[in-house]
Amino acid sequence: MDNMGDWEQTKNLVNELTLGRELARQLQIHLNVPSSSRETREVLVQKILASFEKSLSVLNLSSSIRETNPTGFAIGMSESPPSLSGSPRSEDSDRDFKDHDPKDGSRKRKGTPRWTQQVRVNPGMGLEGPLDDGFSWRKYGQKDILGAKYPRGYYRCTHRIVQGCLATKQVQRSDEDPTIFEITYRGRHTCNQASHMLPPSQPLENQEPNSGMEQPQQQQENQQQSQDLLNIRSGLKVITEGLDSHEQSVPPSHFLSGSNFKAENQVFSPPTVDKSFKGIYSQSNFISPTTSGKSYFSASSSGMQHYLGGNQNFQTSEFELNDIISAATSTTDSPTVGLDFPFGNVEFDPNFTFDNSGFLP
DNA sequence: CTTATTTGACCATC
DNA sequence: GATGGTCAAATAAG
Repeated sequence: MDNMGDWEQTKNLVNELTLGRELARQLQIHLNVPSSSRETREVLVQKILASFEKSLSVLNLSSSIRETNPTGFAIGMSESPPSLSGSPRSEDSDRDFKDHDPKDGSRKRKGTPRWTQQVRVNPGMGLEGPLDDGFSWRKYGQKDILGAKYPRGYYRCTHRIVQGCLATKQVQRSDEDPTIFEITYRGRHTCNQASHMLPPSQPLENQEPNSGMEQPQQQQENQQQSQDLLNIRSGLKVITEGLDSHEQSVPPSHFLSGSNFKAENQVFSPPTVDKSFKGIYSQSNFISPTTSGKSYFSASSSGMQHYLGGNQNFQTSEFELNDIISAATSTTDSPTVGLDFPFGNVEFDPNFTFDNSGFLP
């Protein structure tokens, strides 16, 4: 890390940590008070986590990006309205991440958050790796990419028409290593499709029944939760790298996906493993000292509590901004949960370990 | 039948 | 104009 000597950063850091400590204390108190509801505790936990995340982000950002203030949440700016079914015909193009657009700097950036993951099918486990992230995707296109040996598949959320869920993903098979798939996610799920995979024991409390409007981004927490849920699959090695073409951006915490892969001549038939696992994962900002660029993660089929050490320097202004905005919006919408961080919905394993060495190849 | 995939055409951006 | 991304009709699958 550089020593920018930023008192601002330091101050933020201290503030966040102090806040986190205070929250932890509150939580401690609440734990001892039987009358305290589980909800309250949960909120506190979330806040604490958010605080940690913020702190870590401050640390990560302090060296490179200092104009994006990690605490500047309440920026008033809305994303492009996702408009339910009748989507016109252009919603994409976040590839123009021109932060500095010369003229009309108002808002050229409707970009949706985007992040890429490389999923590797473990050769030993058989190629029929169940690549399923718990969401249902519908393929809507396939394209031969220049320089790529295999075509790229385009998927979108099945519930797009019904619920206006704008999440999409692209699946690109690696030319050299056909066992590696590069999956690029875009946007968040705003659908409730997790309901069929989540046990009803935990109703999502933080969503208000809004009155008759389609709301693009209010269920962020749920999505993240469910997307966190989907993270692990058996027999796969996931290489998460927060990256974008130009800058690095790191998503919340997601993993593989793909209901089934059909690349060119190859068909992966997924045996459809049960989606009802309820692992607890941990995710945090963590920079591995050795693997600076990527971090590997292999998920074992049974034990689902491994930690993925991803370099979470979410520096892409695009991504961060949007996500923060989204989070802020959703927070405003649902006062029940003070989730105000893009990565706010991570769950930490009580036996929280940063033990990377356990599953590194 | 309904629903998902395939595939060429169309569109936007570089 | 080349490339990537999406649409939508045709087709396949359940």
